[in-house]
Amino acid sequence: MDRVLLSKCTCFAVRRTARALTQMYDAALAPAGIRSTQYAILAAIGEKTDISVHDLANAMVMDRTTMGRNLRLLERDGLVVVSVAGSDRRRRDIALTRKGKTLLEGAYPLWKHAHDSLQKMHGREFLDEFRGMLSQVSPIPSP
Amino acid sequence: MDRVLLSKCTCFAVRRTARALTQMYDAALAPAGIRSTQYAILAAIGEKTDISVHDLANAMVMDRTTMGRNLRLLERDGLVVVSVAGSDRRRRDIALTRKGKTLLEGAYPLWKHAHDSLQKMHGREFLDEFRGMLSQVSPIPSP
DNA sequence: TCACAATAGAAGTATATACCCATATAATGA
DNA sequence: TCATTATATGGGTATATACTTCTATTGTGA
Repeated sequence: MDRVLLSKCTCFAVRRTARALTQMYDAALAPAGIRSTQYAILAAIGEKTDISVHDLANAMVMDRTTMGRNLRLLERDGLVVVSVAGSDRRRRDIALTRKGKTLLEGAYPLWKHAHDSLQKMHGREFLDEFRGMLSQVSPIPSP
Repeated sequence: MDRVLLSKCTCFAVRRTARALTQMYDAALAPAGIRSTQYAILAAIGEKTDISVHDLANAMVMDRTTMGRNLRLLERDGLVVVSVAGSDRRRRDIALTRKGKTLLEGAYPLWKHAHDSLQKMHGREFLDEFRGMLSQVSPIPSP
């Protein structure tokens, strides 16, 4: 059983690092009242408004049902609006509310602070290469 | 607001990749009836038996309460035993049961298959360097 | 046109995660 | 010794995640 070595498991290493970075970014974003995932979803919607749940989930490599549940929390807090798409009534158009835009802009400096802290620890080049490798392992499917 | 660029967020990239790899490894481990996190915990206990919840959580860079809850599921399924430590009655000694050992050994080939698939996609050197970078970002605290 | 397949999303269920607070036990210092 | 402090763990609560199953809607081919 000595072959079962956790140190060789890429899945474990990525999950472990996700926990560590999530705690760091969640703490940084706490004053804005949102967490890492919510910041990411708001930012994604901000980059491409009136996107569907399906496409948003694909863009973030997230299950559709997970995205639906995450969006419900943001909708509850008045940060996004979910409306039936005119062209296809199965789809929902997701968009930021004014409150959502304001919160995202206010959260940016908090995110930036965490970003800069991480960069101070590891260097910009390291992190650029790191994100490049992460993108290779979990490529974002092109629409 | 154009400064809010998700593509520059290391936290998001790591979380996204964690989702992708978790789905891949969970699917591979499904025949054994366990998931990625459970495999990792069983493997960690296998490497160092009679470890406390606290130390096990530290070794995996996981919150103590999270580890406690994850252990409860493994205990429910009869894969680990949790006993009060003799030396310090606050602590719990965690150990694999025979059933847990057998399951871990049976799950190894499933894990190996996912490991090999990933290696076939990205190459051993790439993944070795990748895990090295992940370890730099989330170092395991030395006991 | 209309039966059937495909797609978008929601609900039920389960695990994973971590915060805060409470409790039990141990360590420590006056 | 004993009050105080520190540590280990558990419970309450909340978000994050994804599978399966279900419903509503759209697309498609005979």
